[in-house]
Amino acid sequence: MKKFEMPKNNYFDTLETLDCGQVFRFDKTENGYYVLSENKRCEIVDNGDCFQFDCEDENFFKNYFDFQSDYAKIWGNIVDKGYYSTDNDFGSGIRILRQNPIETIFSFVISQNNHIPRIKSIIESICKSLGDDYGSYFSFPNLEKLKQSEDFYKNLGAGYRANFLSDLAKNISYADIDKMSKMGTDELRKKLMEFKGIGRKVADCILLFGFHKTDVFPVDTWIYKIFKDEYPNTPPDKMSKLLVEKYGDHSGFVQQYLFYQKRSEKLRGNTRNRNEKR
DNA sequence: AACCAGGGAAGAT
DNA sequence: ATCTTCCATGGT
Repeated sequence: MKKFEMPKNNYFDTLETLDCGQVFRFDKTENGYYVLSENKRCEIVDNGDCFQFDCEDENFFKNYFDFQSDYAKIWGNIVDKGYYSTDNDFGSGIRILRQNPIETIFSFVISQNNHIPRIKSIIESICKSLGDDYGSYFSFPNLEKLKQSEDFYKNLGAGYRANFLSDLAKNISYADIDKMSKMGTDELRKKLMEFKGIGRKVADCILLFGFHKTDVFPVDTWIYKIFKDEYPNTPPDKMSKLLVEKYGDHSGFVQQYLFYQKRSEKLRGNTRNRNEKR
């Protein structure tokens, strides 16, 4: 098994990156976390001085974790514009992953109106039944394999999303993905939303996580709660547009940062409540 | 316009 | 312990 290491700084953290809602194929291991992408696996171990990445394809995962981008500079620009405070660097270890577009599209159609444990379980079932066996894990299946009936996806527990998934596999091609990769944000969003099951929010997640378009601000329930007082009587789609007008190319980073902060706040709250009961 | 379509975690009582 | 809410989209 090949390994590479990244020195510790404030601009990468495994849990912050994996647990902020952008990826679903990951879990804890004995010493750290593993993440799966396409047909590859990477385990990330915190060994004190640095993070150690165990994987067969170093270049793939350096790109996957967006290590070619300078996050010190990105967060610096965001601080300069007053969108981010250095008082609390909680969340500054988030990186916007560069995920496979097909995998991202299917994952986020499954994610709609759903919660993370079930999203993970549905995606894992798809990989187990259609992907290739790599011993300790299964690959994300290719489009040919994904062409299955609505009933197939129903039986995996996809619920009413089953027909979206079945339709998607039939109607999208790798040629479409090539074309999409060359489009700008607005044109690509429009194209994505032509598929059944992809509305504005899911499209924005795909734009950000599957195509690395950072001028999008996915408004989910957490983001909505954060901004509902600042933007009263504003539906999520409209709120998203206003937020992009404000944050521009930094939107995706600010969105992930605020999402993580809001959820951490909730988790800290739960811990406190548990302690109070004792 | 209001409701429905899985399902199960998480919140509320 | 059990009841209710939540989640994002498209169709009726």
